[in-house]
Amino acid sequence: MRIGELATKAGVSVRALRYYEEQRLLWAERSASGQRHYPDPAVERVQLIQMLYSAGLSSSTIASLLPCVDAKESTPESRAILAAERERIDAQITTLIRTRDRLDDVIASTTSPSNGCVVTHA
Amino acid sequence: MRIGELATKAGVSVRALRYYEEQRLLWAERSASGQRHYPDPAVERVQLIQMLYSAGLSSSTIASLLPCVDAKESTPESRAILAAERERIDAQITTLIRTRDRLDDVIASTTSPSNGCVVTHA
DNA sequence: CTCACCTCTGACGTCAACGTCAGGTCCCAG
DNA sequence: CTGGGACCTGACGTTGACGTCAGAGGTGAG
Repeated sequence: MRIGELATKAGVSVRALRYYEEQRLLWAERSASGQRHYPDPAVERVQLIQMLYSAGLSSSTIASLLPCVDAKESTPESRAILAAERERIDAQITTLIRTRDRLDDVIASTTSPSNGCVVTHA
Repeated sequence: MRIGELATKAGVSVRALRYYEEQRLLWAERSASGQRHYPDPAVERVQLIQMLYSAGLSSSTIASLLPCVDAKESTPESRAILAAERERIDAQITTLIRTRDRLDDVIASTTSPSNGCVVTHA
């Protein structure tokens, strides 16, 4: 498929796909005229990339982890990065849960202006 | 306390505190010479601000929520924002858990180069 | 063949939360 | 009273993941 179709299917922009290629996260066959052509599995790959980006990983970190996904092979360095990122995400989950609970406290303790209070839920 | 002490106690930079003030998230008394002086509870306030920033809230969103924390009073708009951000964080936790699990899969399926495989855990 | 739409390669723009530097003022221990 | 640190206000720099625009060429249904 061409870049526009991949962008639609994966839910990202065409620009983003070119950026991923620039960051060596994604490659494409080129037609004689230079147009990119992707295989079907590229959709899942892009979604994985997006997933990792949204978890706060940088391009270079993702680039160093994708070989583990592609070849199911790891070096000591890539294993260290994998473990470290996993822990980072775990810690992030923990603080997010705390933040959510804090917001819940605020929601619970908050009342409308000039409201009598103690309205347990609505 | 002065700005340097607050920065140390709250674990942020002096520049960040001035930025928070610029964003109307924080205020300070001023001495005759113009130096900022903060009360003790400012430490917790800054930590709350940091917590919200790290959960992905923007300055303006935080600014619109802090009155709920300060006055325990909410308008329909602020209640809507509170609820929306809570849901956003909740969704973010969900996808982070999925990402973490995905990384765990990669870690589990990954082997050292030229390793025999099937080592269930170590 | 044609025309609307897609794609190409640069290359500059954006945005938020600060970092950093300059030039000047303030505070206080010695 | 003095020196070195802390503080002040601008104001420009940074970073990453794209957005956007320009100018040129490719693609395919009718």
